[in-house]
Amino acid sequence: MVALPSGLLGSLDPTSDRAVFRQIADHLREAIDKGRFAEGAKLPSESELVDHFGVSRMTVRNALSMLQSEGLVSSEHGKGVFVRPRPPVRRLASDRFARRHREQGKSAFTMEAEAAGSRPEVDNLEVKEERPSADVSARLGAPRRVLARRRRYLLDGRPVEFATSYLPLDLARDTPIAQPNPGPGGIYARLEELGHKLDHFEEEIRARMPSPQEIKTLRLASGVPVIHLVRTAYDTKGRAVEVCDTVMAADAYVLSYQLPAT
Amino acid sequence: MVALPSGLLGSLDPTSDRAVFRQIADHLREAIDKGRFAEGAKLPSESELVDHFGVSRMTVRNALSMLQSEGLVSSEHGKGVFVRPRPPVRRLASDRFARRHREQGKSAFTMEAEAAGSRPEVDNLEVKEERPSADVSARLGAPRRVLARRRRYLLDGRPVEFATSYLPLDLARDTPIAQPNPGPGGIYARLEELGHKLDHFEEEIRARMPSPQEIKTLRLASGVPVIHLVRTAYDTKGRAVEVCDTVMAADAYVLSYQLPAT
DNA sequence: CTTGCCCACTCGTCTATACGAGTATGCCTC
DNA sequence: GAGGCATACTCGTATAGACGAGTGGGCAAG
Repeated sequence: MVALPSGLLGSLDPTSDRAVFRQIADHLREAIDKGRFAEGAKLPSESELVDHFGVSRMTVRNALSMLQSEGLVSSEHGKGVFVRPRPPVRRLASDRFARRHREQGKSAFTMEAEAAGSRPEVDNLEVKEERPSADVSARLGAPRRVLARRRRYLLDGRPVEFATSYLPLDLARDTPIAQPNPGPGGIYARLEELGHKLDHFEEEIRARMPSPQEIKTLRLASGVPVIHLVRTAYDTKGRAVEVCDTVMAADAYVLSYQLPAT
Repeated sequence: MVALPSGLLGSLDPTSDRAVFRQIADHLREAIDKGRFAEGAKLPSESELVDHFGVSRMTVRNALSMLQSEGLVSSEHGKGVFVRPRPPVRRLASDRFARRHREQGKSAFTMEAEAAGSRPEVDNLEVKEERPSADVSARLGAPRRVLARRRRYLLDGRPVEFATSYLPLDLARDTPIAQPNPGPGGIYARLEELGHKLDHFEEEIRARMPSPQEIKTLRLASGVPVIHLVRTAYDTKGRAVEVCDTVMAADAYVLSYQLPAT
């Protein structure tokens, strides 16, 4: 075991009343912020840190778990602890539902991803009828049953979001919307063909920590929150024709909106 | 020490290959989800859990720290571990910058909070000139110096967001905008009086875990992400006249937007 | 040269123990 | 009754040790 280069990490201040594991986390955090550990670089191993700071292993692990829950580092069993690389983000523009984007053969997600140089995938197709949850029911005007379309989106093999669209069953039954692949332009194009000309969308955004199920589905590293977006689509008659419930890996997205000043 | 009511929490499955602390976390999570512990209720103490599950204290603490980083519970030194109450959320409507909301004496934040029955406070006023960061500089068209207005917003004594507005100095110097209190309608009303009629705003939204500094300023419980919102205001000539950088406690906000379908 | 095994190193899990520090309660003193 | 103190509980911090499991490299056998 070779000692760490001195100066790479500072040393503890025994007079400080800040807990030792917090001091260690501070030193590591500072070193990362200052670029002394690059993105993707391996931190000193736990036992190296034990030697360097002269503390027990649990104390080091405590410090590392702080950084992990901050989303700064992630550990890999058998390999080490690494500075978490910031993945490329997908920008959702405020005009992403403009009608002109629907006049293409491919889905908006696929088109946009390819334009950005990524390899898009859509999987986990599930289309079924079900009873709406209280929230969905309220948004859609209390239909007895809804069509639910679930899918998961991946970029370069990495899952970045999963979404469920809910449509009133009376509106979607026996239409291409109830097919696994609704065709070019997606369900919004089909809705308009069915006479539901779209007027506007409402989006509600929350951020929170993922549930264990969401961690699994999106393969989230610890310390990565999710963005929870619920979109309601209204037709020109003012009827809510679709609710789309989306959970996104927060480190993969920047949402962008335009607001009028009037 | 009285034993826990049986049935409140299950027991471990020794044949499972799921780690013990994960099983304990699962049991507690399930009990919380099912409402067996109400919001704000105290969980069994660490030593009660040690007795109940027959494991060491560190294992119990490990389980509890999982729940904490999920944002489900929060611990209070000397008191216990409690189910995190969901605080009332502040909804930001998509028309919140409509001109008609500016024609009042009070700030938008104050008005809206009082309407919702909360007690609003604004503090930490700091107004100073500084050199813009690279990001702010790019958004504002590379001004040499900017006016920065920092403030923190509280609801019922709880900090919920802090924000910094940046304005090109040539535009804001020696105007009411450079005063600690810019007057009724806020800086947007002043900008319009100065001939910068506002046209639209652009908002960029990210979610991430807070830095230690942000945890302190917003008094965040662990397991609460922040929403990072950067708004750029444009006048009718297409000039960016303000950048507002806002960090919000994610558990206190729902953002709401309208998108046109055209 | 290739294959396969072993070993060293990594993090993951768990135990047992100790002391410190914050909180609440009840009792005792004044 | 009011104030203060002792105490028993809470979680926070830290140590030392043990074993398990994933990873990768080097060495030995074929």
